[in-house]
Amino acid sequence: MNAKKNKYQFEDLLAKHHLKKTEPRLRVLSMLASKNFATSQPDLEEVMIDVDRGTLYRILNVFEEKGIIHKVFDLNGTANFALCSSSCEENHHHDEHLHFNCVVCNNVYCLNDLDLPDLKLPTGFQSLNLSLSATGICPKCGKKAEQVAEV
Amino acid sequence: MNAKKNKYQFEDLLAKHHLKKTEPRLRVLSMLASKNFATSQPDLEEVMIDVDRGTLYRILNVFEEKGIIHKVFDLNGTANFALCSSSCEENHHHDEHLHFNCVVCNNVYCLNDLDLPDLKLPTGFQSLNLSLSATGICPKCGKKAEQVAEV
DNA sequence: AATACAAATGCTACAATGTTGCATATTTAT
DNA sequence: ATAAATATGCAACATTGTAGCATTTGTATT
Repeated sequence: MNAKKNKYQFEDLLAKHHLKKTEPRLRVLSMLASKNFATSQPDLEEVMIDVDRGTLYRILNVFEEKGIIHKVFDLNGTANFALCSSSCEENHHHDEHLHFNCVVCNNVYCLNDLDLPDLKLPTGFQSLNLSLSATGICPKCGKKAEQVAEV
Repeated sequence: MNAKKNKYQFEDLLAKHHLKKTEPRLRVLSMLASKNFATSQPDLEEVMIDVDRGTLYRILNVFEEKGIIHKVFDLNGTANFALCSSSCEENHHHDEHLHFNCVVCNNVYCLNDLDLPDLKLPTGFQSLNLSLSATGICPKCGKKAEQVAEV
């Protein structure tokens, strides 16, 4: 699990991509690793109030360029970020998994290991990347709804 | 084809949804109908310079609520809008088609009539809507690239 | 361990998009 | 023709995205 990645693994990850080991970067990595859904920059800002917004912005950008994280938009069009599986390479992500957008809490969950269909696109369309996204209700919000209904 | 929808059809569409027939609304509808890709508000603003930004914003919002158009985010996270197929109902869209995002021109094409796979989501996730999105190169940009290569 | 260079941060400022309140104007039902 | 309901235009502000530049920090090298 991502949550198991420890400090040393994050340091290695940075080194591997020739990125300097800095506190803000390590914190971003551990934040992202600690959640099972993608995180927006505003969410990160709330926790890392001592880190500049522009810095955060650039950290997320390099991480994405290097293939360390990937970006996905939530239902509000805000960018959310999640750690990539280790198979992602620079400039060539392999994020062909399902993104599940919860309409209640607005979280975006990355559900991996999915068989994507072999699609036939209309003539002329060259596909580089496919991804499935679903909207619905996540387990957490589904539970809450049940509890309310019981009362 | 959507492009064939004429003025009267748009007026009917507004009436059907109890929306007043106004010039800005009719223009938005005809703009959206005239393209085979989704259109962002900024794009609309360029053409409809005499219409207020806030008005445009609200028009797009009611249209979406009423199920007349649907919203899809492009690779920059900007909202783009396209006419819905007639099967869309208020608060329950049926946009289970492929959205193709061109990495060159950034246009989003709605490619309908696609067989979506029967997905098994992890326990607890309740899906309301599924959509596939692909990134790649659209026919228009593919052509351009060839021409450049020839020279 | 000290230094020197490259890279990252913090600050600032601005651009683009999203959003709302309110007065005025327009549409539509009567 | 008029009134009520609704839409528009204007203005202002919130949020997110983005860039330049001076200063600080990390790291390779001596």
